[in-house]
Amino acid sequence: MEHNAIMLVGRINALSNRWLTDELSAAGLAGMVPSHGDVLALLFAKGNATMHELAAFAHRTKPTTTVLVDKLEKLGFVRRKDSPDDARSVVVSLTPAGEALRGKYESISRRLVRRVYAPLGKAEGETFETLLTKVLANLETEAKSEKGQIE
Amino acid sequence: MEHNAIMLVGRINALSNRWLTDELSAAGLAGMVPSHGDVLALLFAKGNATMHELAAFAHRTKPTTTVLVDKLEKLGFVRRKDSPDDARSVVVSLTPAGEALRGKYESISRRLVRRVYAPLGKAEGETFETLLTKVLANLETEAKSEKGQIE
DNA sequence: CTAATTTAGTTAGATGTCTAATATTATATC
DNA sequence: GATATAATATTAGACATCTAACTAAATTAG
Repeated sequence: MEHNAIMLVGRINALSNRWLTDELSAAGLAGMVPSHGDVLALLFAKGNATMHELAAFAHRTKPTTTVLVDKLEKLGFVRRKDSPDDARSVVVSLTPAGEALRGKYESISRRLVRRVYAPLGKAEGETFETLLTKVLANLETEAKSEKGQIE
Repeated sequence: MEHNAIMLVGRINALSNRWLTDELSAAGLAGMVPSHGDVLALLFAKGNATMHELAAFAHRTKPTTTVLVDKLEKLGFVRRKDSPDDARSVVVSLTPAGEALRGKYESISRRLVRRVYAPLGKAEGETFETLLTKVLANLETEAKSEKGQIE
């Protein structure tokens, strides 16, 4: 056992993100980053979402989400609207141009998945997900319990 | 198969890095980040290294490595010296204060490894490393071949 | 030997992300 | 019902990282 899983995870993450960013650029979406894709993913799935929901889904802080949505709005892919239910809330939704990205988004996603899973057989792929899930679940539990101790 | 390995890898990486940063802070090393640990790791192993070697080892660009070493130098943990062999080169080495970090570095590393591998049995840990290695090797090969096409 | 190219390192500028602080509105407590 | 607390979002400021451009020195080609 080499105990180098952490380094491997870091490198896989870095290469995946770089590939994604390059693909976005090649698809005419220069300036977009993987996090923008996470924001779009929730909008594709739900139609619209509050900043809070987007932040939780993308695993980013609220300030970061503000910036992400600012850019998508400036690029014309989403729009903000004050929530009718809660005057504090902002509802983000796709514009037609944003909706039109769905195909590109799905194509790039599928190709990334293929790329990552390519060297693994079917059973290996399943095992890979199972082990990653176990490790992540444990880290999240630990993180939560430590945070709890402080409060 | 859920094909969510990429998300899982990203989250594990994020939580590992956050834990590391918090531990460094708790160990009185506020302001240091995991990359500084990578720089120190090579110095602990080799005694000294050029900027180029440090950048390659830490998987960071040269400008980033300049900044990393700037900070470690300012904190008093490393020093720069012009190389006697090559006037372009800078040799970075540990100060006594830097050398004294070795224990803390190893303790934090060990605890992170324990944390990540905790939910896995021995065989699972081996499998985990094997699968991560396969996936990374493939991504690196692909990345290299694509880069080759451009040049 | 000179000129062109490559290599080592830094500087400059941009960007994605974070934490802390702020404004505004909703909810809970007394 | 007034006041305190919590929640939503943004702004401000910091920082790690990147790419591009630069300087200086070594190497290679002619």
